[in-house]
Amino acid sequence: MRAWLAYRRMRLLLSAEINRDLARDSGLSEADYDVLSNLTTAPTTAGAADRRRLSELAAHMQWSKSRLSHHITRMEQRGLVRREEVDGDARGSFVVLTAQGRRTIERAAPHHVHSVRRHLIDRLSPEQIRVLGEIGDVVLGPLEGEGEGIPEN
Amino acid sequence: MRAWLAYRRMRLLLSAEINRDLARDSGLSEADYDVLSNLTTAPTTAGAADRRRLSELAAHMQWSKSRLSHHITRMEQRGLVRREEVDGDARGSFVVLTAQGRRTIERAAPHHVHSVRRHLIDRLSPEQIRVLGEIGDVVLGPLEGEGEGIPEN
DNA sequence: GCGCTGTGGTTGACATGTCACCGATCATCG
DNA sequence: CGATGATCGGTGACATGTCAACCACAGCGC
Repeated sequence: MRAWLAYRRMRLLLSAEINRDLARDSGLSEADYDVLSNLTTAPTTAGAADRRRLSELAAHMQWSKSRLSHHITRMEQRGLVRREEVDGDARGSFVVLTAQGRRTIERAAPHHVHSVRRHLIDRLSPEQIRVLGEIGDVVLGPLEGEGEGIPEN
Repeated sequence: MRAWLAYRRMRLLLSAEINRDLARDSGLSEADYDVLSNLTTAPTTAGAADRRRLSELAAHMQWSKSRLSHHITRMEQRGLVRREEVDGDARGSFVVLTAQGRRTIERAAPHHVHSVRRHLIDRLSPEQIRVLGEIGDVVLGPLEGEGEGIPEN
């Protein structure tokens, strides 16, 4: 249980620190950063980059569709992304990175990486980093498979 | 960065799982559980147990006073805790565990412990558990000292 | 073509958390 | 005593997330 408590406390303080940095440096929340980041990293399959189906993005991020929809609405109002219709399917919509969104994430990334390094990575030994990755994988294995994850909405 | 991503994903899914269990088994949120748990574990210094100053509790949990105040208000309405005046200090107030609160946490604890074991601990080797604890401690060291933590409100 | 079921996405009500600010009380010092 | 500044909590407005219900269209079988 000591490990559990340490983990819990770390989770709380670490994300507070990193979010604070992120907000200060770039005016983004962790959620904003994730969305933008997942848009630039979009699968380069089709020629269409910087865009993703809302559903597909939600599934990839393990967010509920509702959460993503609300969040996209807010980011849209700030000009970071925009919605766009899908050709073959009149129900669906794309989430598309705007020019401003691209600038924002490109400027934010180096700071964020640095922040993560500073608060987490640099404090750990290579061994600890390795094990942390392992732990993540081990714990995730069972969870990702089953219908677990997001109670779809 | 692989470790960071794994950590992030684990954080998301693991807390989703565990909170789901907790809500199903006991009708509590993680926050509720923490508050109750920190009340039963209250420092046995004075004879007065199951009670804690709001400020002191907030500091101990690394929550802002505002957050705790709001949350206590909600828990008070559900009969889990109650506020009580402090003798020497007309500003302050105690948060006190009610009988119902005590029953609730006592029933919830075994399930919760089991849930944490099932989703996390049992999946890790003793070595991994040890390192996880270490990581928590190493990362927390620097953060806890400085005025960091909670931007007091 | 037409109805049925499933999917993609949105919406509104509500729970939770943050932030900034207030109001009261306390402690201290001249 | 009385002013001053810190401390204890609470409050209201707002950001974010969840949940349940919903609409519009798609896909399929007949």
